Amino acid sequence: MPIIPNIYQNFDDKMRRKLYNILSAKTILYKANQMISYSMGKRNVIGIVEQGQARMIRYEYTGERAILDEFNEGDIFSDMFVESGFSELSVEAITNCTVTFIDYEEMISKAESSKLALQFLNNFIHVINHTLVKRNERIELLTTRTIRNKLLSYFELQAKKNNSKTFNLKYSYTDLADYLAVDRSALMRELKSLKEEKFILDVNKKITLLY
Amino acid sequence: MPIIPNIYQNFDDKMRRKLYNILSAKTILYKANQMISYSMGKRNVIGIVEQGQARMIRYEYTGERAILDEFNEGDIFSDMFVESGFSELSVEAITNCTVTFIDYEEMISKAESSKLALQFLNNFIHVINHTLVKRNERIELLTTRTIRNKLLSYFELQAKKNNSKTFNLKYSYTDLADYLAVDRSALMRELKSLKEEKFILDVNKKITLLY
DNA sequence: GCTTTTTTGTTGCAATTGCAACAGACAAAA
DNA sequence: TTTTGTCTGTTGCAATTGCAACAAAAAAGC
Repeated sequence: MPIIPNIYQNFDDKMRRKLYNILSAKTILYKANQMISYSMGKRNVIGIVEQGQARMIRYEYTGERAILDEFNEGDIFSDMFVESGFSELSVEAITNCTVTFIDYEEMISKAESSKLALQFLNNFIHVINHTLVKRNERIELLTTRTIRNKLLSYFELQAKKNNSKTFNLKYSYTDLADYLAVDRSALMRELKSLKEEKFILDVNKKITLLY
Repeated sequence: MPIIPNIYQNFDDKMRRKLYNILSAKTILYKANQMISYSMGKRNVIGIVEQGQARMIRYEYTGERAILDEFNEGDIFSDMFVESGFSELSVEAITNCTVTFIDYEEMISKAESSKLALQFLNNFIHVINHTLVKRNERIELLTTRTIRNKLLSYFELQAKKNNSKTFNLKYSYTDLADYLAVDRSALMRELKSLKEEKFILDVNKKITLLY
């Protein structure tokens, strides 16, 4: 099981402050449900979630919603990662959030002259790599063709991450449906079958795989 | 429109050879349809497609297939992506391929002592960033809920990339169905409706958006 | 505490999608 | 050139999924 990389690996508070000074980083607080956006003119910016949780969401004109990604403490996001898509995306705070913004080119160029910045760049690469791995998992999920398979795949992934056949669902079923890009009622129906056919146990959001 | 970053930006042949020497890179030739795999023991490895095309594919025990990603010249992939999910993935050469393998940790650690390695690392970051953008597009595609929307989204993306309402499909419809993770006959049916309802023109694989 | 909002759980019905099967077109290989 | 294999295009039918609507439960806000 791969270790989840930390953007602040080997950084204490003092080093972090120094680094943020070198990179002219800005830290901003967002309230729950607030939209997170930040711009340094035309420059590419990276957001680091220091505290709290956020999500990348697409709203359809129909009111339909898709949860594209979730960001927890230590996760990074960037408008660079989404710039050329075909729909309007937004990043929203789920809980109160602290987000630090760093200029991308600044981070790279400073790495040549500052040991601290280079160390941070190394951490950044590990984190972005891990981000890519997560995206891949997401694509694997979404390319399964039935709700049943999406559910089972999602559950298996959670079980794997939790190193146990039992785990707690972090999503509401409403959100899970948007995450798996399926209709909620259809998801509930499939969940019911999975329980009836003894594939899983579901004791209010605590899932156990029975196979 | 973003410039597609090149992993060899500012590298001439001589520099490239020197770099590969520093990083102990290995270049391997694969025949069309061959499976691409390589291992440096337990270390994480990055593959760079030098020539040709390859794909990441999942085969279901049912014989069902999903195309997860396509790699062209200059694209990178990693065993980290392949091994993390819940299903067996493989990378396959579509055409004859030359692939260079680099040790991930080696690439990062050498950047501290070698200017050349640092320059390469910078290029790598730009490329992986771009990879992330592509993955995001893919996720956006897959989170649309009908075949019609998947098709239109895919077409719009191609049109955007081609800077024109008209473009040539690079996939066969069989492959496109596996790429969009839907049934081929259902895709053909939907395509037919789109033509009949004058949303698109399709003159053998040359698509024109009519809206 | 009480009120309001969100989530869960369910269902009938309609629409979409997948499956299976086949014929013809096209491309690759022998 | 003939053969072989893959891709396109199509259809009937069955299965799955989405939609709409509602009640009950739970959570959040006051």
